[in-house]
Amino acid sequence: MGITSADVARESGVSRTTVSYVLTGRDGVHISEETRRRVRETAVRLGYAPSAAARALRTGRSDLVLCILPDWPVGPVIETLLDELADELSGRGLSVLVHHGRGQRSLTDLWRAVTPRAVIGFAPFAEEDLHAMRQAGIQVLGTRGEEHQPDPALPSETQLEIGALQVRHLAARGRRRLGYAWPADPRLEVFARDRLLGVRRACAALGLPDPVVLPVALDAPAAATSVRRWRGQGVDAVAAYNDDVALAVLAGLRAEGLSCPEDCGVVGVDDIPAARLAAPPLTTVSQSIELQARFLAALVLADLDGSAEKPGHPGHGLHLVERESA
Amino acid sequence: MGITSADVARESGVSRTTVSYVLTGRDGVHISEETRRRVRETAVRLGYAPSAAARALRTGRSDLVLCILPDWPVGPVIETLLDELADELSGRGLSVLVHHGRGQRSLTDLWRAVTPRAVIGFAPFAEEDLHAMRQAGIQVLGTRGEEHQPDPALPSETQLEIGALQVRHLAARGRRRLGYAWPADPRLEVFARDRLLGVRRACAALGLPDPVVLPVALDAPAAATSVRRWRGQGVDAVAAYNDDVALAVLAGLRAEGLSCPEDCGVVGVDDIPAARLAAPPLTTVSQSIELQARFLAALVLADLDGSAEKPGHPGHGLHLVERESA
DNA sequence: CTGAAAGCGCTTACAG
DNA sequence: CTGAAAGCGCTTACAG
Repeated sequence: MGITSADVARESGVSRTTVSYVLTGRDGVHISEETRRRVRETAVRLGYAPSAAARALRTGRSDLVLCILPDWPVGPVIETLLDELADELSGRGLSVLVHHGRGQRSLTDLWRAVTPRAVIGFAPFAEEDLHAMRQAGIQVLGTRGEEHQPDPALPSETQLEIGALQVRHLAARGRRRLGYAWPADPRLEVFARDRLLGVRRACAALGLPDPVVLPVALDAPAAATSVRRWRGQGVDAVAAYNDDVALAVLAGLRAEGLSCPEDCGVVGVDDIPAARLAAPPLTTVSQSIELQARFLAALVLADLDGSAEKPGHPGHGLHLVERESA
Repeated sequence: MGITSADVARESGVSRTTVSYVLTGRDGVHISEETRRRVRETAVRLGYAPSAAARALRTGRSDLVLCILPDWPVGPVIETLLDELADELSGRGLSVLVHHGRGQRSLTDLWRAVTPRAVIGFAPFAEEDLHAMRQAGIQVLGTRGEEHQPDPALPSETQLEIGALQVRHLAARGRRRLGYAWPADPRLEVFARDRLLGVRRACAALGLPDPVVLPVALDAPAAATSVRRWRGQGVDAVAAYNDDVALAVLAGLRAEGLSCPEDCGVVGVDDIPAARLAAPPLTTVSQSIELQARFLAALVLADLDGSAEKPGHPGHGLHLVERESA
């Protein structure tokens, strides 16, 4: 490499110990302001940056937060979440690193390679990975900030609530017979399952018939086929897995010569940029990403500071953006 | 941590040297097949994973490839590129880690923390960062695979070609007076500048008047304003910075009661999922991401293998997806 | 207030 | 064919 702490020590006329104390900002040891200043100045002048590998080896810790993304297309919402999270944490000297879950390399190799302070999983971990990371003193968090691995069989409260919000809005607009637009991409099933369950439960709670579930591929002809089948069963509104799928339903409606919202209402999820630009503008469920990001960041920082009380969960942060499609 | 190479050595009845030789697969040293088998078996049984920090400290290298994203919303195209890249490289034991460029933490801290094998920048680096990384033996690549830092003042050939493709298509369809839909997000200016330059040059080459450049925000009313001004100047087709902006132009056209493509043609860039679902389906310029990803991966691997000849540049990999909007 | 020394876990010449 | 030993650069009790 280049400059080491020994270089800085020699140039400043002090020991490496002193350099380390000054640069890591340990207040316990008393070092004259004059010495501190000199060491810092020398470090800057030489362009010294401590070797993270050495520091990690010594302390068993780094200043990195590792986010593990799943194997599916995450979309703009997660992207924004990651950006916000990076913002929140960078103020405290932590860097966010993202791993796109593809690739055969095992998770173990990855976290051992990075020695992160915390790992945030956007999909469930294998039980053994989870155990090994905890063992190594790494803080492991789920997307929703759960400290403990949720039972993967248990539905996510947030996903349930998303589906419920779609149904409640549609029902309040007088829609009675609902369709559910299921994503064609099989990797999205994990989330789709929970959202659909939320839709089902809300329908039951409101006395509506069970929704007609149909897969919808992301092109107009395929969507038109689903639309025809829905119409055949008297469906007057569709809750879609997300905005992309909702846009496809809109295109299918158009292809069939049907008008939205008159003939059929449509609600999406995510509020992507294209949603407000659709014809008609798409009504959709939006998640408050800032809220989510701040909560995740607070959780990481609370652990960093060793503070006992964890920040409270901020709630789902969901709200319905009402436009013209429903 | 947990298990170290010393544990594996003791359990296998050999020295740490032997463990290291077996596990890193050095063929130079002759070790009996029997011993190799025993060491490997023990390692697996104990769940041994070498400490990357120690290895990095010792060798000055890791198995990580660091991708530095810029401060702007990257969108689905870059996301796909990263996924593909991760796929290509994971076969060779390299992991791709992505850093979203926000945050005040300096790039120096980051690459020293990760000790990556290679760094791929999706936006230009500062001259001093570039120098320091090279100094540390890190391979530094640009998005287009340039080994050498391109002059930031020089326009990107690919971006120029994107703009040119848009114009050539529009001109071939008989459009004469072009508008350019400039993105409202200032962070996108770096790319927008080059794409616009490509549009300008192509217009000049084809004997068309210079395009009318107008900023377009991502909502219908704002876009409608721009559309009105374009129409006032006789514009009969618009080349948009990307698909999101093109979708906004489409919405603006609708709001003004104009029809597309009859009254005004529109061409986007990226071919996002929403493009084919738009009304009318959006004609757009698509980049061959697989090509790009494979090239980048090949470059990294060539360096890894110390092979002298670099893989040839695969070309822009651009093509026009013709739908109904132009 | 400051320095000498140990040790984090690994790889790799160098001896046997 | 295998082992003892050095050293990567840092932090941190422990002496002075």
